[in-house]
Amino acid sequence: MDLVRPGYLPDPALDADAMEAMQRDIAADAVFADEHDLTPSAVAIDEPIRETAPSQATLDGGGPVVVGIDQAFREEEAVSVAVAIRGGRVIERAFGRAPLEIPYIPGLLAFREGAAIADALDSLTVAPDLLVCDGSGRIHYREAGIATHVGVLFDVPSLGVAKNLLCGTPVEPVEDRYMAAGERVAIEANDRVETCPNGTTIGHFYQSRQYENPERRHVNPLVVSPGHRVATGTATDLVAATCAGYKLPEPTRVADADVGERAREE
DNA sequence: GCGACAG
DNA sequence: ATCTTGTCGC
Repeated sequence: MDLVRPGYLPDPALDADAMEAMQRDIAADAVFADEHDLTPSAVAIDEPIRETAPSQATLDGGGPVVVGIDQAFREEEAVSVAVAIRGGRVIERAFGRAPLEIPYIPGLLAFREGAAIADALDSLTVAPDLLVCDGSGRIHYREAGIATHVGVLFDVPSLGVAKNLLCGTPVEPVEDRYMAAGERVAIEANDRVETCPNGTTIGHFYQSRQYENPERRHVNPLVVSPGHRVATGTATDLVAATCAGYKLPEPTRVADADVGERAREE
């Protein structure tokens, strides 16, 4: 697919100030509202995907293409995989790679892993209708997490699914309170989000899976946030639709497994 | 100086 | 993210 904003290619050689300046520009270009033709039912995946190898199904029709993206790391490079899914089946898989030049710095994740993602998406032939990224989107100090960065870079609808909260505050404490499967709690901007007023809804905690007995064992909720061209509530609706019994939505779960074994070989 | 901290 | 086996719970 094509880079719509080449100037936003994440360059690890930039200094921190330039990276932050770019993120402010990206946030200004990002659209945190629905600008797509997706519906939860059109992207729904109800069976766990077992066959991760791309297979051209006989009748996968012309439904929307959801692409799951994830990274893994080796000594000196980041490996990325983009798994394209349509009708609950993998139709294409693209790999990418990039040298690891900077350490992980909270808030600047895209400059460490973004080049590998761009490399993977560059070789993807199908046109994605939605990118599901590993990490945050609008839940970010400058509202420009990796999901937003990648979405704006290619001008494609995107959202982020993270396992931990980077910044922002849930409207009601999620700790120690039992969240049943399907529940969501809005996350609002706080002082650590410097580009929008406190209280702005920037994402959700979403409980994709939960155990019966809250006393002994519990699953942590996912942290979902819009990346680009998707509204907050819609982002969570779409993630909910692509979950098939596991904690992670199928696109990221499959990408996770794929990139793991790819990084381990050669 | 102290806390906060996606992957 | 990554280094790693068994183990507790449903």
